Amino acid sequence: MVIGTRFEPVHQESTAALIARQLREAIMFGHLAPGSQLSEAELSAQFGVSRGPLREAMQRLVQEGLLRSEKNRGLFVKVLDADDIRDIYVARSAIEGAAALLVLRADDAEAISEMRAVCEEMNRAVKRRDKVLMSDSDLHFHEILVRRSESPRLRRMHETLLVETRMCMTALEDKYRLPAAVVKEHFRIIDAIEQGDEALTLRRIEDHMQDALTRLTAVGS
Amino acid sequence: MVIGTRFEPVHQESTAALIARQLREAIMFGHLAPGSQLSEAELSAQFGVSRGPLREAMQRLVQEGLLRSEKNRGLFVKVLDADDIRDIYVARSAIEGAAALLVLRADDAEAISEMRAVCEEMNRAVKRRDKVLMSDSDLHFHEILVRRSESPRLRRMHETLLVETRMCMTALEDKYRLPAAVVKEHFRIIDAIEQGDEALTLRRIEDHMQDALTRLTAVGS
DNA sequence: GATTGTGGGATTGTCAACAAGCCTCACCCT
DNA sequence: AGGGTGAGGCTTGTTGACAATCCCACAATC
Repeated sequence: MVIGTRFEPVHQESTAALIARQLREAIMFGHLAPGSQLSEAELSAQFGVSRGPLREAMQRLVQEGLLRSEKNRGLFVKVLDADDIRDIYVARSAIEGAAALLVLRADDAEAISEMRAVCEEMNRAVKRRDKVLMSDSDLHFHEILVRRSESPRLRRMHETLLVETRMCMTALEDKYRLPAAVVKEHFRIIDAIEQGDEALTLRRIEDHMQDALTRLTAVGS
Repeated sequence: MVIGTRFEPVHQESTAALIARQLREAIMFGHLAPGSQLSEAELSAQFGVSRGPLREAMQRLVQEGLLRSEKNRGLFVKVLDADDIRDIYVARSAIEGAAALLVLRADDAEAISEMRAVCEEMNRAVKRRDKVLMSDSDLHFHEILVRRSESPRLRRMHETLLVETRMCMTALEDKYRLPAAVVKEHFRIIDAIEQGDEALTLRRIEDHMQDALTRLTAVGS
């Protein structure tokens, strides 16, 4: 049999992966509050599975650093203190800086335009004062940047960092606001990539992260 | 009660964490060959536990990217192809570059001297032609560099990358050799950090990674 | 009255058995 | 001969029950 299209192998997701993903979302949006204990009995009942698969899923999140395990006591949602928030942005700088350089060196016009498109979307959100769409497209921009680097490892590491970033934003509720200037910073990062200026790209990403961090910690105090 | 020393909370490791660590080592040194399937029954017998805790440990390694899960088929040790090896070094450049900048900015003389000490150790290994000690202290240098950045997230992400790096080295057995020039490159990275030259530091780390990559892929072909 | 034992209740940790799915290979039909 | 097919065996997936541990409240003691 000769066919034109390639078939991807059927990567059916394991139950643990499925539950882990749902737990991750719940943590991300604060449905599972930071510091709170995860009751195996309760959660397994909610998901309609027994404790076995649930525990497997939770081990994934422990490895990811989203849960903290205390033996014979239970699993707790990680609480992010000021040091953690700083560290998240340090790590994001590292990952996103490297990703940007990869995009830059690949000279991928399509990637550039996709990133611009997301920025335009965020621009519309700003004009409409749609705070939810704003933060969504903010994170989306960073996700696309890393995805376009075509590096599976950068991508995977960044995924967790974005979850933690969202955790911060959720924890601070609407005590902080995303200024319109962020969009401009995104555009300037794209410009730097397009110009092929590596040092400038790195500097702008680092500055962007520093700004975000200042915004978050200023509110927290 | 007032005491002078602070007590760290007792972080007793969970069984899953313990088994995961042992599995990680087994993978690292090729005792579990890349591509091979992990039999739950066999492994649980070896570790003297039932399949429950073992499965939890394996989920951690799946999340870490060291194992590949195929539903209803089993778990397999990830095989690293050429793309993976390239990606490992891309990710390591990102992490170690960022770590080096943190050390640089902290202006931590103690960190510098610890890194130099590890290099001296590697130098001795080179002189003694001790190949095992050479690769050990090679990886040790990079580990210390990241540890000294004081960033838990960089540290955690780097840990997995070093396991994968060791996997590569193990897979290629002694078909490749670690040239003495590597030590010199390490020293030059430290020098750049000490001088406080960020651009130079990044360039030297990236070059060092590129060299290592070339060494590995040249052998593989 | 503060501190130290002690029991109840609840939660996690572990296990062994059961259910479900995949691979192999012999068998049969065309 | 070649390919479908189905039974058997083995592996993973899931479950419910049991054991171990911890927390909390209460009582006993100095």
